[in-house]
Amino acid sequence: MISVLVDHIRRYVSLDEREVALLAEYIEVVDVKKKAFLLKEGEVCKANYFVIKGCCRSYFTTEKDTEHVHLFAIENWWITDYGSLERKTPSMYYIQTLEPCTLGVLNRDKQDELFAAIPQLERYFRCVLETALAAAHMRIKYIYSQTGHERYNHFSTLFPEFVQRIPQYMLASYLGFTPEFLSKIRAGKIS
Amino acid sequence: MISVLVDHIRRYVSLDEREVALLAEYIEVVDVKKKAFLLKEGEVCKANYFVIKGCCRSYFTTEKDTEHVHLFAIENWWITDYGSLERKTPSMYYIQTLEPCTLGVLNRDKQDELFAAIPQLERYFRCVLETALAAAHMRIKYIYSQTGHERYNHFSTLFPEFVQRIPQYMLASYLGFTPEFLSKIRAGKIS
DNA sequence: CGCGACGTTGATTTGCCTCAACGATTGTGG
DNA sequence: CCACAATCGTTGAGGCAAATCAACGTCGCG
Repeated sequence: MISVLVDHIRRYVSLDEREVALLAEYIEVVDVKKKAFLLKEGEVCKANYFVIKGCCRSYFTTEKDTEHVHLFAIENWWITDYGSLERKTPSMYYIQTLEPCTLGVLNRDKQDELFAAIPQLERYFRCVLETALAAAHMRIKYIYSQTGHERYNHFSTLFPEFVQRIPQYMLASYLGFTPEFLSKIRAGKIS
Repeated sequence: MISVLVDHIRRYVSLDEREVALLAEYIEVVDVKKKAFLLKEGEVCKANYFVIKGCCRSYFTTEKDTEHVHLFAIENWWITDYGSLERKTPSMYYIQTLEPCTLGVLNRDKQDELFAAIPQLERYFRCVLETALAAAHMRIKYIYSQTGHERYNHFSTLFPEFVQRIPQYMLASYLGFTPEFLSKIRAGKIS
């Protein structure tokens, strides 16, 4: 299963056989059941998680106990709280599996050693982060320039299979409105 | 002036004298007048810009010709469009100076060579990107969980000097509401 | 000086939320 | 394997935060 991750890394940098073996040694592959928590609010994030199979979400809550979905991660995405991971500060986020998952786990306390052994990984994660940052900026762009209705149309044409895969109330939260409103959009009751 | 950048890099990785000299060779330091464009919509972004002195913004426009401020960069921040820079695709953003600026310019076509010469820079930019990503995620968190009024209070207590430094209509745009609304908040006419 | 950019204020409109009530579906313990 | 609860989605009525539109004051600059 680690080969899925190796393939992903090789999209950005080259790895020889010795390095692949090292990776397999440092990255733990685990199966996790549905609705398990990889991180909870207040904890220090301990690892970066690569989704080999399944789907996760990151979310936070407000005083009023409303959940706000921050981002989703499906196959071939990394998910973590970089702020908490790097500064070892308590996180404001939850990270939770939405399906039974197979994950590649890179523990923070093994990370420096692994990067020293395979220096190309610095570049790989730089590329991963560039992509994630561009995605976050796109997200902000759409929040600022489109109505809820437009964001739903845009998202569901871009990722039709994803809309099937996750509960609607999480999609609504991710897009920045209420489940009731999403329901009305789908029923064609909005403009 | 390049010493400002060297100091910033040394917060994350170490550089010997030879490497500092190399940096000075690869990073061009330029003075740019107020309201100059470093990038325009439709262009491919050619460089990553480090703000040594001054202030820049990145923004985009919608069909209706309304500007939306995406982010600001002041001293010790890098600003670019990573999506456009790395994939060499046309950008959706403008990047513009708001004050007379001194900038460190890392041209994309020199970047690979520089990274090969000073491999620690891969790690440095990984750290810079982690910080930028955490900031973008915080931004999304506040957009989703706070009202406009709350975002203004939060921002102006966190960065009081910054509120003085930039036009109000840009701050309003950055915070996700209209200049009229900001004016009413400041006049105490909102709740 | 005069024009354009910027900020202010008030009246009106609207996108979306809140609340509440009710089907449908899922899942779990007896 | 069924019964019942909990979770999830739908629908409608009413309300509010913030947008839009329009008009006017002010400042800086060519």
